Amino acid sequence: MQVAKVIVDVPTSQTNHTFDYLIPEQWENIVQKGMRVSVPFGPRKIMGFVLEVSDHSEFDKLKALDEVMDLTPVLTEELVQIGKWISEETVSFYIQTFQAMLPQILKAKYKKEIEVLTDVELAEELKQLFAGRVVMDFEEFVERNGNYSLLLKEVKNGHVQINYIVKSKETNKTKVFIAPNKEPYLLEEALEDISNRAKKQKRIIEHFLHHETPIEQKQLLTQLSTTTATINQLVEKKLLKKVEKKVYRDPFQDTDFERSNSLPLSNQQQTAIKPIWQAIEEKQDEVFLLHGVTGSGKTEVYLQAIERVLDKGMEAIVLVPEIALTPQMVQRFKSRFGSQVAVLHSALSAGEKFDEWTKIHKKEVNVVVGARSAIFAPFENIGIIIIDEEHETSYKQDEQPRYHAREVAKKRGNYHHCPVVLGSATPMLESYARAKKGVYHLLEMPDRMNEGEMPPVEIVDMRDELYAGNRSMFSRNLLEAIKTRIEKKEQIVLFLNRRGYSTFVMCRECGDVMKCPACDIALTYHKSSHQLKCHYCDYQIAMVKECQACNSKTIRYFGTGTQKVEEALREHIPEAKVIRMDVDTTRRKGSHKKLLEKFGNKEANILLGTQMIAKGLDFENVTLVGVLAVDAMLHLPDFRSSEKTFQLLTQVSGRAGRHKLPGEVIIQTYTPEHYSIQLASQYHYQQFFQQEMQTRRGFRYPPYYFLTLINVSHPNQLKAQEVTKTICKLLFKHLSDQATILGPTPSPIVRINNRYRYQCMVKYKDEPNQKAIIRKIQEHYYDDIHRNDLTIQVDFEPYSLM
DNA sequence: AGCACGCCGACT
DNA sequence: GTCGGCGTGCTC
Repeated sequence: MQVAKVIVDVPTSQTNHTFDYLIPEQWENIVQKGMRVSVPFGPRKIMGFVLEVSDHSEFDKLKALDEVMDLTPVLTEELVQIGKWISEETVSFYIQTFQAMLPQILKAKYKKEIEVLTDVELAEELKQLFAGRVVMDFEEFVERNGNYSLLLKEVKNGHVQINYIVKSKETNKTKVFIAPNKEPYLLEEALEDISNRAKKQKRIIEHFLHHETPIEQKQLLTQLSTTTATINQLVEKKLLKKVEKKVYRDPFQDTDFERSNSLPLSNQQQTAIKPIWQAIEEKQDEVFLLHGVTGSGKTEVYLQAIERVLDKGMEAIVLVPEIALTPQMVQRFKSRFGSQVAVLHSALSAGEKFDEWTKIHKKEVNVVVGARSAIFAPFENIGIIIIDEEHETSYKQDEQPRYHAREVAKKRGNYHHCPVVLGSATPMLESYARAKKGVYHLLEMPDRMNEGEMPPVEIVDMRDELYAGNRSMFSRNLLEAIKTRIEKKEQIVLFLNRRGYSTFVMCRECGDVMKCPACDIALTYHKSSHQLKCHYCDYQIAMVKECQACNSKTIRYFGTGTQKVEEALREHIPEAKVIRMDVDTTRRKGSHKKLLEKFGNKEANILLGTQMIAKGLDFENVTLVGVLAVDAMLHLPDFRSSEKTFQLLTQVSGRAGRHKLPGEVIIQTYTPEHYSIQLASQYHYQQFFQQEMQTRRGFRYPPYYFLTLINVSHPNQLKAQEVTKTICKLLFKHLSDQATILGPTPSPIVRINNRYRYQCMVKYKDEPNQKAIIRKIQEHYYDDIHRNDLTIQVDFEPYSLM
């Protein structure tokens, strides 16, 4: 007897353990760990993952599993192990983690249908509904207001049966290929026989006399400008045949990649890469922190480290922040490693993602470049894992399981005995501190390639501008600099962290600010659509003409968003062509790429955008970078705001003067004396690190202490607050007295989507019981969570306190 | 999650 | 006495 231990597709604490199923004889020795199966669960059927195959069970009333959904396991043994570990570390359910490790398309789809067994005695009402059919979708039954209790009765009577169907959404795209069906000499003979009037048919046969390889039907049609009708005739004559081939959707099929070879390494690159090579050779699971300024050539180090890995017949995973997975970046890997690379990122369709994943699964590639979830690439012989822009927040998933790709990378490196390389110009404080302590191997690349200097940064005090009577959003210096670049036909990148037109609108008469009815936040005015939008929920209304509170018509716009900047630019510099890039202009698939291409082709002078333009862009003609206002970011209620500001300013500055032309950076601010602005302007990472570490120590923040953030939300404010209070009390009671427990505190935004939000924060050094306590707390609130709309989110090492 | 089971009030 | 409402607990 063989028994499968299965994690079922029900994400609750009550079902967060394996269930045993008998493996039917025909599947013995076929069912393996890591496969998806369909199993009966109560009265229905659901999907599950096999975690183990055993020869016995403690349970005596075993049901047999219903179906095997995979031919080969979708999760390797290593991934099953890591999945368990992640679930425990993040206090998530096993099923959530396993789902997160796979492409969405492998998630099961459920269907319910009603089957008529005997229509002789069936109740008249149901007979009418079925109208002679044998099966009906349950959904249709509900839609047409079917009588449910009658249905149940008929099920009991055995007249009708409910079938539960588990399906996988995966599809394979096929293309039709045309191939010769006879030997060439036979084709030649046949050519003679074809009527002289059938010119097209003759030309097609001639084609195959020269090319024996199958050709895609679509291609053949355009090449010989003919139609399927003609081809079909030849197929009927058995001269040609149609072949269906499974193909992968290739998201890069329209792109040509020029092959590139390794570039000679500079001295500092060589110094950096040697220990990495050594770790590869000696199979050491060492973690490297590659601290290299922008433009120091980190990517080339990655590429050559990967080359070494591939030479040894091993595989490589490269993680890149979502936002930096630009065509430029992908291009570099594709052109070096060609078709050995799979690319995984969110811009791909679900089908494309599945195809890329399949290439990895079938070992048809040996390099993966991708965003966070690419860390789960099902490779089995990994030689190196690289995480570029290590400090990026997108490496942490912001929903369950809240895993950090860096931690998973270390775990996988450990399993495969391979190095993990973390690269950044501005490493996260935690990482740099670890490197200084010797936990990570620190590699420094302080110089730009080709003796390039970092562009000089000018800080403009916007208060002085105000004194001087300049009320516009551009300082005189910035405006002047922009105009000069445009005259010189050089390009400009302008950065502002806010989208929309104005950040809030207020009545001048009574001071009433337009707020979202569902959230505790001011509405943003979007001029293009003439709407007020909430950036936290999907609320939007047409712009109001008069104040809702006092009916006055004196409504004014405050705060500046990208739309307003765009408008101001048009006013001040009418000749400038501006491309605006923010969530609003890049929502459509491919528009991101299109806008960047346009800018690269110099179809615009100015690229204006939010966060998304801060990273990875490399345009040789950009010589000026302007940061319109950093203050909003600096004053966020977040202990990382200084660090984030420093990182952002450094990243943005790196966009200027990357090539022959010298660059310049202008930062506008109301707090020019702030150390993260001052030190970023001088590119003093070390000094920033020292200073920030002092602050963190003073406030007992990471890296000196670990953080746990518990977010509670409920439609009722009192309930949310009370639950949080109880949680704080429980933590206080069960954690050691070394831990600091803060709360209950209202979240920075108390209400989003009509839910009140409270939080509790734990600062600690070492609390081995913490996770068990939190599990207990979650189980304690099981009913409230399930039937009372309560949510409790736990975030270990949070990136955001919002 | 999704469903059965069982206890209770309101009705034929 | 029976129907259907919802609260409770289980699913190998």
